[in-house]
Amino acid sequence: MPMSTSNKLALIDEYASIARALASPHRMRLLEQLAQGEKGVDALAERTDLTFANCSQHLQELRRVGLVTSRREGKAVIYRLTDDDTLRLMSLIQKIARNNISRVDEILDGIAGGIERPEPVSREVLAERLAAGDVVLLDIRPPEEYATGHIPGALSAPLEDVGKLADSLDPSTPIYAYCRGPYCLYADRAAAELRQRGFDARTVEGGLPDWRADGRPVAEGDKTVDAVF
Amino acid sequence: MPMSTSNKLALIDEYASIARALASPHRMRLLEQLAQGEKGVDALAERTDLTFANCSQHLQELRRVGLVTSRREGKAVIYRLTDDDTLRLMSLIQKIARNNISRVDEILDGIAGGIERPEPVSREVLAERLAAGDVVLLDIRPPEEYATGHIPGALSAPLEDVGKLADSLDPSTPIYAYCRGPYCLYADRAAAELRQRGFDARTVEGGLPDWRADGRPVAEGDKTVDAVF
DNA sequence: ATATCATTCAATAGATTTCTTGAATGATAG
DNA sequence: CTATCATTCAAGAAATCTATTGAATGATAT
Repeated sequence: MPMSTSNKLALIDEYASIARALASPHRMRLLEQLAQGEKGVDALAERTDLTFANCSQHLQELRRVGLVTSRREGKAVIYRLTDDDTLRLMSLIQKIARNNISRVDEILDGIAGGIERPEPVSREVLAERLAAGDVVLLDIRPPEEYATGHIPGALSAPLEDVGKLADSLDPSTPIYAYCRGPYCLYADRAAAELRQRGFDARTVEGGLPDWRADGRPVAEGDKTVDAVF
Repeated sequence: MPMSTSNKLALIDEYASIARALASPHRMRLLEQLAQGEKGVDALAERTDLTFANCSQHLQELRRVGLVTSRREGKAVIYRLTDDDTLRLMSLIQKIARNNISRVDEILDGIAGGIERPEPVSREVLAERLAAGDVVLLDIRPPEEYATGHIPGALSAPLEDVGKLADSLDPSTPIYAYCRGPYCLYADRAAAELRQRGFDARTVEGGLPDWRADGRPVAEGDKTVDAVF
């Protein structure tokens, strides 16, 4: 009973097909959008600047390899990430890119504005510090997304309000910032601005979808920063 | 200070480039070979049926995105996986393929010969059962690879010897089988054969490289099955 | 049934990737 | 220094992937 080489090669073809589905900036952007929550084809087409037909074809490519699934809701077709593994795949690729591709580091350095850029904080550490209460956590996404779901204890701090918010924060308390996930730069940008103002500000590894994927609690509601101070 | 869209798109391009590097069966096979240990270009070209020049170009593509690194040793250039993240990426893709692509299931069912195919055992569970001593662990790779490094307590059981070996095993003791890693089917094949003979045989999730990546101990030497029985 | 809306399908032109070929480079041995 | 070996580079043809267009489908409302 020889090990069938053709079987093995057929399997490897299938594995490669998953990577191929990710190997397009457009499809990466679609996944990034879906990481924030399920969406219809038209919303995705608009947010990624694709035509309907093109967007639909990219989504079908992603569905073909099982990274996303879809369901029909009336006339609309709603797509969503199949499971947390899709998210893990995106996060892992981002991590490898940050570690190994110098161009990525340059881009992130550019965002940091020349200030030292500390490593992101793990979600595990974040959870500990939150429990201990010795850290301020900022959710940098737009208020609508914050209202839909956020890390318990996080303050809503949309990027454009971070500067203003800084005046009311204690410079001796560390600040952690998060946003959507692997492909979102809001948190990097906010942390960079806060560090320039002298705060001890760092980003959190991953974003809200990763936090959720860990099985950690998510809060809802539109509590604003103002309600806290 | 607006969030620069072009920065973000540039980052996503880089992320996609990592996926693109994996999006070729030839490069997947190269990574699979490298998961077993570092190798020179000529050895890789031979094992993957590529011409030197073509193999070299594929390896450079992998190096460009940081999945592999190389060093010169005399006239030869030796390639190896950059770090465990590369391995994790391969394992994750394989897992997604097994869960989501029906064609992959068909291929694996074909290998299992119609017998029920249980889920792989996690490496964590394997470690517990090994410590408890109530399981037999088989290393299905060729003896040379076993000699280079294997899970402590594993018996060397090359695929062609598994049938013979079965006669000397106790049918009441569970059997776990492992081989190289995500893209290797030796263990699947061996477990299928043992199950057909009535054993409680399962594969281990991942292979030796994954075990090593977990930081677990690895033994060397050429202790054979015969030396144990 | 007909009209309308959202999505998908199908075909084709355009862009990118891949493989092959042969020459160029870098290191070693004589 | 020259010859040799392993690898890399460079250019073009072939194969594959992508975006666009317009028609087809499926669900809903009138």
